[in-house]
Amino acid sequence: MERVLYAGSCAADGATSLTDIDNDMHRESGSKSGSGRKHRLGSHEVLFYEGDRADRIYEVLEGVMMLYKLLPDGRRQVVYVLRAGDMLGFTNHDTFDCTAEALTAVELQVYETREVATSPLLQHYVNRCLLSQMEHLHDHTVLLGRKSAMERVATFLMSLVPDRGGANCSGPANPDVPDARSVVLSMTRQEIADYLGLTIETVSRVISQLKRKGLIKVEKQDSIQIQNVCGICQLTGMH
Amino acid sequence: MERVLYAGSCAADGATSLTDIDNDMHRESGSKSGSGRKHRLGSHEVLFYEGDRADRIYEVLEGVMMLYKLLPDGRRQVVYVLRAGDMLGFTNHDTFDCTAEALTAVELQVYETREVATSPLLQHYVNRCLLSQMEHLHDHTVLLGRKSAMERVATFLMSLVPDRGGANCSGPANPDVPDARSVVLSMTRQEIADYLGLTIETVSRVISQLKRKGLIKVEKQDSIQIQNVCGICQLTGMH
DNA sequence: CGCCACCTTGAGTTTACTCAAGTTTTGTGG
DNA sequence: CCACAAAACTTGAGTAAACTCAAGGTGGCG
Repeated sequence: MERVLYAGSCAADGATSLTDIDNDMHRESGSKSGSGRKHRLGSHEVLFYEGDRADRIYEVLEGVMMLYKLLPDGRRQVVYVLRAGDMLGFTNHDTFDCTAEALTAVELQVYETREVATSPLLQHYVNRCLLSQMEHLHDHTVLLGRKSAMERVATFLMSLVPDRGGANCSGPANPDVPDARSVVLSMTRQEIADYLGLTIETVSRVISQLKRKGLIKVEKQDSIQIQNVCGICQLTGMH
Repeated sequence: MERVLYAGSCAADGATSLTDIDNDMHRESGSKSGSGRKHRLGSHEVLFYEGDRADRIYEVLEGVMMLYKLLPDGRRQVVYVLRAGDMLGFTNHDTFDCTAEALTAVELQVYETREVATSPLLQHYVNRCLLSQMEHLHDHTVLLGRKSAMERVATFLMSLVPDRGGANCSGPANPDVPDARSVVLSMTRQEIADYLGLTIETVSRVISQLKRKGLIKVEKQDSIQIQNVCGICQLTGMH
């Protein structure tokens, strides 16, 4: 019943990355998959805006991006955080339903939509990504609809620790040994708040609470050492 | 920038329904698509549980279903509501990530996963459904993360009025004529609460407030007459 | 070294929650 | 068709979690 929340990328879910598939294609058929076009973004540069015409999709090769939506009065909700291996830009219509912005410097692979239509491998990978994103959205829906501020932040922290917290969680390698782990947030407190459906103050207070309890240490604003991964995991509401 | 929230089915998003595609296939190739197997569920019967092995997908032909997830302490979040034309049962792994339960009596078309793999038309339809669901999940994420109780209920009500509230909203046909419309909820207050991330009491209070303002009339528990569609639409937070 | 952006903390408020009745509706059997 | 029971819904009073507003602190970078 348990599952990894926000398990990073589609690639991390067991598929080889799309770039690997590209290599396969080169080898197998000699066909040039895509223009091989890469695109770079600086931190907080916008890739596309909600409503823009959608004619290409992207794979994150490096860095972190977010998708968000705005309400007319300025309230923002970050609906997805994308990492290496994740794809973005697919849409049901001819326009994007979210804005895509870089959280860090980002490198992207660009694919024209007609490329996707003609490449079964590409299509297959896109499909895996869609299913993976859907599952994460389901988990995030539970977080936003039913979890407390503490549970949300704990869940967010656990999502940054690969291979822990899910059904396949091994627990601490050795229960007697301290179970610490450093994670890089790649997001400001405001961005985390907009992702978790909280205010910046609430996120800050929860982090301070965890600090006081000795469960985490804030190394830099952007980097947190989790002193006791299992301890944080117990706070996610999933145990 | 605006978009219909929860716009019912994938079919409603402009695709022909899968059943139509089946008919095409019969005509064009004479191939029998699928076993033609149908499945019926009574109200509140469970189709599958989170964690069950996933080996088929379903199309809702008639009735309403929901997908939900439970936290270990019993908190429930309804993550999706499915209507005629919608598909369910796809997964990234070999198990379902949600429980699927009928909200009303339901008729389903059953497809084996290998059928989908071998039918391009079926695949194409499934893909459209995935994209449509993703978009609705994005909108629902905004609702859960950033909207007030009143905005959530108003958004929910608007989702039951086809062709209104979205970018393509025509407004009232004639602004001088009363702009009323009856909608059937197909959900109890508790189910609505679990869908909107609220408690049953809050949903009830908001509905009473709307009643007092004369914006709606509760005909039966399950059926609400919206006296002024535009008035409700103004309360969704999207205008 | 100082500025700017970002983060933290406190005090007071608000929204939605919990708990506890009561009421209405629906479905069933007489 | 009515009576009854069960389920669903509503309402009120009090509480708690997270929000708003307002300072003040920290750290990274020119």
